[in-house]
Amino acid sequence: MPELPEVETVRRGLAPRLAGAIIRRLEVREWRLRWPIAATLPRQIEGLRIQQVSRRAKYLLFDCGEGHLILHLGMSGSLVLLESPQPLKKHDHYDLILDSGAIVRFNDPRRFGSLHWMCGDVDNHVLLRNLGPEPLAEQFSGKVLHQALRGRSAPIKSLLMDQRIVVGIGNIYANEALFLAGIHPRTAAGRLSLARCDRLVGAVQQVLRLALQAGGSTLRDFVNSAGEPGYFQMDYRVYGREDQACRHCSGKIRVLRLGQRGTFYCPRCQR
DNA sequence: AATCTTTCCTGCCGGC
DNA sequence: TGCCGGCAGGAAAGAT
Repeated sequence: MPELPEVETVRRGLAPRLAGAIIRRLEVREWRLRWPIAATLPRQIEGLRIQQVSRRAKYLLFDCGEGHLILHLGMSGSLVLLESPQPLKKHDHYDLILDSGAIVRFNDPRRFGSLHWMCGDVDNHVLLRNLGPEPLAEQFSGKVLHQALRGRSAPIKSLLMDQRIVVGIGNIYANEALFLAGIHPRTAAGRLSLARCDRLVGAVQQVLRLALQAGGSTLRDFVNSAGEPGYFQMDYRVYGREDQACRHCSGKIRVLRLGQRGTFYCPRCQR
């Protein structure tokens, strides 16, 4: 469930406490995440100082000077900051223990999360190198999107979720943004006019900003770095609202399957 | 039993 | 024919 707003919410929770902190120890209990954690990692980062906590796409980056820790929450991962040791729960896979005694604890039932180390320019990491623009950055515009979609015949919704086109957008916000922009999710991406791309970029930014203000929305089990759930459920216009009335035209919200993902839309408002 | 979250990988397809 | 990129579908693990 973590899309950009959720990951950014976690980052904002962690950053003030982690910036300047020294890593005392990395304690790994389950090495088999999406990719195995490098066996050398604990020794590699011991004693390093975290200079800042940033985010690229849905990845969290802990800048340790000589290198970066790259964390991903996968589908079901969460990071919680503990002031002191707490009893372990199921799926607590690793602890990053700081000199202060505080602990960053990673829990991930489905183990699709990951933990990597990258020396030097972190943007060159194989996981980051092919990522598209940040959706809330100034460089992202209708023009940029329009250009990226040129000649593409895949449904716009699939490409909106393609991290090489633009990062941070998962299933929920793709559905919501397309509704706001009045675009049918199955529209061939390359057929969108520049004007519609402009509108779509505006919708994406609006949806993400709203979710950020909400402190990261939640499908069901998102928790921020304090272990609290999303402050309130986002007020979805279409996501999860199959057969309910469209808030704009009162028509029935429909659902279809696009790339194995639930795709919700209003046939009357989205063309 | 089907469904949910993300992303990488495989295999098929059409175009050149 | 062979190569390439685009695209769809599958897989990973577990809770509900």
